[in-house]
Amino acid sequence: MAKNLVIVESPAKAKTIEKYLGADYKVLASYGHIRDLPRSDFAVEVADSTVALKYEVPKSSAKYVSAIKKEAKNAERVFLATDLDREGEAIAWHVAEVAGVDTALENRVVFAEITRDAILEAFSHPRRIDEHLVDAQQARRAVDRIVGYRLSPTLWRNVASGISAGRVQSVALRLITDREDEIRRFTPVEYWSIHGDFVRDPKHFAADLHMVDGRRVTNPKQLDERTDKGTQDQLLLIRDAETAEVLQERTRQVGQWRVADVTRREVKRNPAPPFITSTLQQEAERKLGFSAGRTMRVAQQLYEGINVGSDAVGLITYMRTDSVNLSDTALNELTELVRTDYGDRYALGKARRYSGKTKGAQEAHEAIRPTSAYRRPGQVARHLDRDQLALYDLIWKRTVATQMAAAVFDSLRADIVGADGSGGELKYRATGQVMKFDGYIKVYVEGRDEDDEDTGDGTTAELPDLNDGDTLALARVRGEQHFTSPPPRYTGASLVKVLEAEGIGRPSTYASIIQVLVSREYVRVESRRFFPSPLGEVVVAYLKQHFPEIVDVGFTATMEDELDEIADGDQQWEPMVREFLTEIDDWIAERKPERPRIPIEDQACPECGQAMEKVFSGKSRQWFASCHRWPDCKGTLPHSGHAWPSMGMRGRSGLRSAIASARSTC
DNA sequence: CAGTGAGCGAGCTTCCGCTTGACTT
Repeated sequence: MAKNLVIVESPAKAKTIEKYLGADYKVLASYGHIRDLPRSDFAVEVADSTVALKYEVPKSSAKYVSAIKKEAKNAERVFLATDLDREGEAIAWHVAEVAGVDTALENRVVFAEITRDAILEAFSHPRRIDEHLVDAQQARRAVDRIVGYRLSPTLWRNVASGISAGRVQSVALRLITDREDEIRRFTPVEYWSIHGDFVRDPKHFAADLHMVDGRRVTNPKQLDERTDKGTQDQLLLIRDAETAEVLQERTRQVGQWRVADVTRREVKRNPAPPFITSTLQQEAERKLGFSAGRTMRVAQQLYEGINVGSDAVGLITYMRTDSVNLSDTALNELTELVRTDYGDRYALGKARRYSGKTKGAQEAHEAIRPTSAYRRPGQVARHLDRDQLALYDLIWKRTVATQMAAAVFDSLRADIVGADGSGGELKYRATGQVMKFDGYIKVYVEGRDEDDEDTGDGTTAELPDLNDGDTLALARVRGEQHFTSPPPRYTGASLVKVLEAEGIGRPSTYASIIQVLVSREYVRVESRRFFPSPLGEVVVAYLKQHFPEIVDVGFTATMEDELDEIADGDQQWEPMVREFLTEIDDWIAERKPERPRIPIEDQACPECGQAMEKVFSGKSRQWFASCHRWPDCKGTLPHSGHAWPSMGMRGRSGLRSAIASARSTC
């Protein structure tokens, strides 16, 4: 009988840790949270100065809880080794409560990586449960319950029965409908670029018209970004074919072209950081066409273990993480692998470490990496199915690349200047970049989204050797017509990227957020792009009109600031939650949200001839036209079109003001 | 196919975040 009991969240982790700790320890998994607010009840009970959250053990957790209780009774000591983040601290506390473990004891153990050293080190320094951190989690849980369970019923009354609103899902939906609005409003703008074909025997090379009479040639997007008049006047936008033709003609009239301002530079490019959940989902969608859900399913299989030879072995580290950190063990192994597989030129003298913390990151785990770099994709291929191999290959390459030398490019930039004979000056610019050393690119290059800024670093055109003062001839010149394009609709990958940047949602929820929007029929997915449904657009318009604070993309960040204060012991969770609930209930009482109805200008009621208005039907989930005298007159007509007038914002007090008033009262 | 859709009504719906199976196809 083991003397000590250890609780972790994941069964795969339990197995590994048990191996490291030896025979005196039994390790059980909680399988995530073991208690939660019941679904069927609001369960946030507010008295004068206290807030009670009515937790219960859901059926699905009962068997894990009873196993933990049973073992805890017999154990000499119980260690709570759940994840080191806010949710993990709360799980530890719930386990202690349910299993009757004394929270005054130093029984809380945390580690950020599953390596033997890290775990043994952690067990030599147990601490007490951090009550402030637990309080912060309870506040988070309560705020989410309040938003979801107070706003959703107003939607049932006013839009359609059974639908939902939430701190995360409603902002995600808002991003999608805002983008759709942008696309509808968008009108393409024409512009031209001019390209010269210059001769440097025996080669031809291309250069772009860069400056005309001291004004830099630009495009509509760049022009928009320069809002001040001064710099705008220094820019030249070629708006139409006539202007383009004039510039081509001026180009042809130049007698002699002279090379000036040749700049040669060596450019180094570094590999992308190791995978975290969000970047893995993005890259798997870009390169493999996997949805976020599919990526996570396959990653889970790789994590839990595959029969490689004799025993099941986890091929990757934990897949729900927001940390780019790699353990020292992993770094050493990677360095060694790069040296033996690719040679000294590709190896780093000193490990490359990444620290990029994103908003709200809690960094409870390592980055997603192969558990051993020596399990090369080719060697494990026969044990994996197609999806598993594709994803493992991606993770392996990305990870190995992080410990390889930078790629080196020779970049050359040259201006080619000519006078057109009537006092004007034209300047063409040629840029070329040639890879001198591939470095990490030998193994892996990160994919790109179509909406990424074009940094131009993909240029590979090789230029002849140009030097200041060289004279050149022009072979020909041509104009190219362009039109600006609207921003692209979100994909799962690009949506998750924005959500993560705003601190909205967590690695364990990115895939399910998308699932919620689809299953509520707020959006539909076509060739991986999100299109909002009429229902989705009405829900957002309604929430923007009546609860703008909640669908503000900054709401979560504001909440997180408050939670940090609670975690630091600078604020109490109960007044915060109580004030927030009061504020939401006041909003509902004062603002009296109603079913959306919009006057129609040019339609008359078929029954009585009076004015009509657009009304959204919750049953058919589309707009129809109704007599404005309803219910006195029952005249209706079908109504096509989706346009929704823009809504004024009501101000942005939100949680911040709830918190502010909470502070002033205590 | 033509025509409804909102409201009444009984009672139901709903959040986010942490973990895997137990199902079916």
